[in-house]
Amino acid sequence: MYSVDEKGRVNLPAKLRKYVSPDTNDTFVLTRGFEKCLFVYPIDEWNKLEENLRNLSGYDPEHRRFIRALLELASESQLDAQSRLSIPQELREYANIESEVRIIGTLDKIELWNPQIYDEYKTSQPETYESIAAKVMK
Amino acid sequence: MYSVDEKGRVNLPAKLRKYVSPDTNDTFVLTRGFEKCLFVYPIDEWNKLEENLRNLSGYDPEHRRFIRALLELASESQLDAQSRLSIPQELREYANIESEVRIIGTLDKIELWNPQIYDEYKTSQPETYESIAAKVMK
DNA sequence: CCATTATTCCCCACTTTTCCCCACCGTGAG
DNA sequence: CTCACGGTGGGGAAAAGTGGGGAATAATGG
Repeated sequence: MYSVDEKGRVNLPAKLRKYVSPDTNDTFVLTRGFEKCLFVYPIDEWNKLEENLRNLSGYDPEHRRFIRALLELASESQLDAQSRLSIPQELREYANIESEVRIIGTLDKIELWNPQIYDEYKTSQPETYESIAAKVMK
Repeated sequence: MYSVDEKGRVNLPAKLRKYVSPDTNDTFVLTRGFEKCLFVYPIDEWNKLEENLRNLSGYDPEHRRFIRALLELASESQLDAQSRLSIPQELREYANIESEVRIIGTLDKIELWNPQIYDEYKTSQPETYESIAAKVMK
C-alpha cells in the first residue's frame, strides 16, 4: 500500500522499477484500466500495444469505441527525481484514488487501485483463488 | 519448525538449500500460496511459471483475476549472508506467520506455513493419508 | 492581449524500512 | 575438549518512501 500525496504523486515501488527496461527513460503512459483501476505502461510496452491498436479498424464501430475508451484519458508522464509518477486528476477521479493506492505489477504493466475497490473486486468473486488457479493453469 | 525473528527473517533449512540450483544466486520469489501458505520459488522455477503466465490473456476476466492474485504480493528477495530470507510484512499477514513457521520443500518450490494453520489443514481432511495415496498415485 | 489563477515540475529535507555486517549459542562429530 | 556447522539476534549504514516550498508553465477570464 502506497500513499498518494496532495499533488497526486505516487512512488513507484523500487521492486517494480527494477523490472522496467532502462531505455524507457522513466517514461510511462497512464490510462484507464479494467475494473476501475489504472494501467501504467512503460513506454516500450505501450508502443507494442499501440501497434496492436493500429491493426484495428477505424471503420468498425466496436473497434472505434474501444480505441476511444482506451485513449480518452491516456497521458504520458515521466518519473521525477524521487521516482514518483504524478497521476492526472481525471484518472484519479476515474479510479477513485485519493490518499492511498494499491500497486500491482502484472508482467507487462502496472496497475493502480483504490485499495477498497480492489478488496471489493477480490471478494466479489465467489470462486476461490485455488479453484481459479486450477482452472486457469491446467 | 523454524523461527521468524523480529525483522521477519527465516532461515532456509540447509537441507532444502542443497536442492536449489546454484545458479539461482540465492534469489527467490515469494508470493501468495494456496490454503493460506506462502510459496517460495527459486528464481529459475519462478521464471518458468512466469512464462506460463505470459501465455494467459490480459483480456480474459478470469485470467486477469488469477494474475492479479498471484502477483499482487509477489516479491523477489535474496538470501543474506546467513542464508535467511526476509518475508515482507504483507505476506506475513496474509499467511498469519508470526514468530514460528513450518517449512515444507515441495519439489519445485518451498512452502511456509503458520504451524497451527498447517495442523488444522491436515486434520480438516477426513480422508486418510493412505486413501489419498491410493487415489492420487494409481 | 494581459492579468489572475491553477497546475506542473524541480528541488531540498525528513522519516522509515531494508539490508549488510558482526557476534553469539547450541549440537554433533572428531 | 575443540571445531565446524546450522540456526538466532541485533546495531548501523544505505536505500526507499513521504512531504512540501517555490519557480516555470499552462489554463481561465476579462
